[in-house]
Amino acid sequence: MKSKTQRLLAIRRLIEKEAVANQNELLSMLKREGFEVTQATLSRDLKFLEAGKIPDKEKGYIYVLPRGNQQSRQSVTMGNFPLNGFISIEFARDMAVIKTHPGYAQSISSAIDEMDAYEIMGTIAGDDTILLIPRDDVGKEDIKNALALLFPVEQL
Amino acid sequence: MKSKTQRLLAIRRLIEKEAVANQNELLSMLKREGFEVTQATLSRDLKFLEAGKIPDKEKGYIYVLPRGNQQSRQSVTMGNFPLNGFISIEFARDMAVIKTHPGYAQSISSAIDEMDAYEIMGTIAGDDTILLIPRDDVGKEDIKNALALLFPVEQL
DNA sequence: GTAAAAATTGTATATTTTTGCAAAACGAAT
DNA sequence: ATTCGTTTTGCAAAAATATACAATTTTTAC
Repeated sequence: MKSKTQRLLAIRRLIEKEAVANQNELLSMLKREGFEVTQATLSRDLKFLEAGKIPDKEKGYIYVLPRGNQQSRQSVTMGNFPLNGFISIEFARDMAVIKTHPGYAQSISSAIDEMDAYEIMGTIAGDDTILLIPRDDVGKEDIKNALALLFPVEQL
Repeated sequence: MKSKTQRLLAIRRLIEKEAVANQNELLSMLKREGFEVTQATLSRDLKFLEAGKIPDKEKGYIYVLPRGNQQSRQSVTMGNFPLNGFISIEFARDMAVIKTHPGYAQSISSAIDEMDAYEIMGTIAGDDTILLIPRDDVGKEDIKNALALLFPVEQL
């Protein structure tokens, strides 16, 4: 069985990409990916993710994620995108270490925190280094995808 | 019996101010104000208003209005608030006439349109004058409340 | 290790929301 | 006023969602 974290990530991905109209639909989608759960669990997961259900022209109603939690291309952060000062990112011990130009770590760290990405549990910043702590079971690619909202993809 | 428009406005107001957890709760609130409807009608009203239901720390779930449709204090328009160029607003024939400094009418009119306030059906702008057409049954105060998001209250 | 505490989930059920359908209300046009 | 078309609404049932409870698994503290 896959982990809860993975399931939550899958739910987020599905809600963002496809238009999910209800929990049964989500249930089928997840089953297709190998997640075996019941509707009750989805109800709880959606509450945990703070997903809301809103009217939609095409499908009647669909689930949506709250702003900061969302990976939309037209993100709120688009205004100050791309962030500069970023140098590199590397992974070790299931964590990410981001190097920045001197003095940039604090501000970039704030920006990352503010995206409020589910994958990222938190960050700690010094002067030119940020330690990023991912949630359990979150992979490098997940982190990079999340950060792609803030940095040009080529840099990642 | 009160009109549908009035009911929709009341629903909007209630959803914004109080935290409405479900349709039965809304039903009671409305009854207290003299609206006699069934829960089924509320379901339709909420869909019409594009109100969504999202998780909430305190009450479990609450209804919310979409951005542009909302009268929140921390509105999206806060950034360019207050709009300048505004001179006065007067009402006639159930419509509003807004006077602006020369050349400002178009931009202010756009800003009003973009709020996408339910009360306001639309606007037409010349060079220094805007004609604002409210929906039926919408009163002066309703319009002023809506516009309060864009202009300093003292000016209204 | 083991015991206690906390978290996760399924089952079954309660609650809540949506909707098909028919009736009533409303409007426009004659 | 009568008719025709549209909109609004209630009713009742279906559909969808949330949750109390108990069982199970996981974590924590010793």
